[in-house]
Amino acid sequence: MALKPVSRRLVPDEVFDQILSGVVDGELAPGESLPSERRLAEVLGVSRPAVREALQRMAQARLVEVRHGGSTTVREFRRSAGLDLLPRLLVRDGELDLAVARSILEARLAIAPEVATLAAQRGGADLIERLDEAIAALEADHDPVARQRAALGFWDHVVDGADSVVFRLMFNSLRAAYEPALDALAVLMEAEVSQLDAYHKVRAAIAARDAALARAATEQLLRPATNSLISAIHDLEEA
Amino acid sequence: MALKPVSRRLVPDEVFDQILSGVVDGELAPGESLPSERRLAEVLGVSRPAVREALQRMAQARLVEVRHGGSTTVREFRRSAGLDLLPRLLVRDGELDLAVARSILEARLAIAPEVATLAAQRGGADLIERLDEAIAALEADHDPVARQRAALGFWDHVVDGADSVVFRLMFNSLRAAYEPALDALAVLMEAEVSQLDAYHKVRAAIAARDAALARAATEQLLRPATNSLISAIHDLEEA
DNA sequence: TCCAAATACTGGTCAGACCACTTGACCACC
DNA sequence: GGTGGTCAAGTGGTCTGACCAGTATTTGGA
Repeated sequence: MALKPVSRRLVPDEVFDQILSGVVDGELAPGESLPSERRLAEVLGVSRPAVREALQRMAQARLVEVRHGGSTTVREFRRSAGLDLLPRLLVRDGELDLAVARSILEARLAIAPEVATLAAQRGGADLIERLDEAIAALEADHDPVARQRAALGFWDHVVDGADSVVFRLMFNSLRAAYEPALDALAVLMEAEVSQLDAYHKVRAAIAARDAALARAATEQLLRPATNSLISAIHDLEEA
Repeated sequence: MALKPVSRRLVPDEVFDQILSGVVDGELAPGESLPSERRLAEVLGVSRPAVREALQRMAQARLVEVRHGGSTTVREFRRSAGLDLLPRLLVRDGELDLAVARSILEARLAIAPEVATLAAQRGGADLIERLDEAIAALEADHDPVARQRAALGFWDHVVDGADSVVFRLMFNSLRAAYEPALDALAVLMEAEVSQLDAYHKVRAAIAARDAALARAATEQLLRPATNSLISAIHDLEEA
């Protein structure tokens, strides 16, 4: 049997999630005022500090605006929220949001080649070593989920090699969106992580410090799965 | 005289910033344990709820890990933090971090053409209208800062046209990093926002639904300022 | 009619208490 | 020499209730 840690939901987390859902799912319209902290605490049956903690986290995510003395209002999250909201948008009521998934695939295909380009220009010998290790792990693992993790490790090192704070943080955010759904997605992405020769080509291009080739090889690696998944999503959206 | 709102720093914000600085500036090493909430409250001279609120926000940003019953430990923020940390990394002790600025310029140059491509494929007639309005604002404004805002508005609409959640959220995060420093950066970016014909070309390519042309025009618009600023940064880093 | 003071909200902060959990030490048992 | 039980100390989790500090609204004069 597969044991996993029991999850004890904390009170402020629960409150946060409820308000977040209200905002993201549109039950709370932008500009609308939330009930006061005291009222929320009463309605939810929790203490005011718990409500307050949740609201402050909502404010940090730029989903609501808290004004001392005034009421807390809902912001237009599409215009204000940061990339860290992505995990919550990708899975909605336990289901994948297809439009969001498509968007992630597009962004991945657009950005990864740029990152590989930078890595080819800037990476050192240690980067190549780590890429080799990652590819070895990819070859060794046969479980689809484990291979996904190995592939993530490969890109992790490529991102390191690119020496770009922005791409690093983007990768972290995208990874945070991808990993919770990894189990479900592993089978869909299996075709990609099986293309070991394609990974080798990316590695070789980076090792040769050939930026253009690194870009091309990366696109070649990602394009097939991206295209087939996006067209599959398109078909699903039709139906 | 130019009056500006007095900033009333809230207690939990202040605590949050102090701990954040400790983590980001490396005073607190990854894996290190923070003092207990009670101890922090005592040392900082604030109440425990205030400390707690700050720590929970740190945890939400994936900068620390809070374990019930155990101690709160510092995470390796470069590997875990999301794109929303960017504003804090860009300005450090009131100074621009040049490596971060370079990274932003690179990412912008890499991503904007992709976004313009998507906008050309998906944008509707209303998008063109809004782009025209934005360009008109760009032509009307002569104050450098106002022109920067107008340019941001232009790209805002392009991102809308791309109809991509991921790029939308990325734009929001990047904008959140850029806007606080906008006053300081306006003069550096002035050359770019003066290229009105280049903006017109991007708009025309999107209106013509010519994806390849939109990509090229966008790159042509962004490349000059990007290159000159990056080389300027390079020179500064040498010195 | 208009403006300013009073008032009734809102969020901001604090103190102190108690619960729940983890850790580590100690100890009895096999 | 392990195994598991017990306990105490320290940690985060949560609540209550109070008061401070702003904002919005009402109200009562001028």
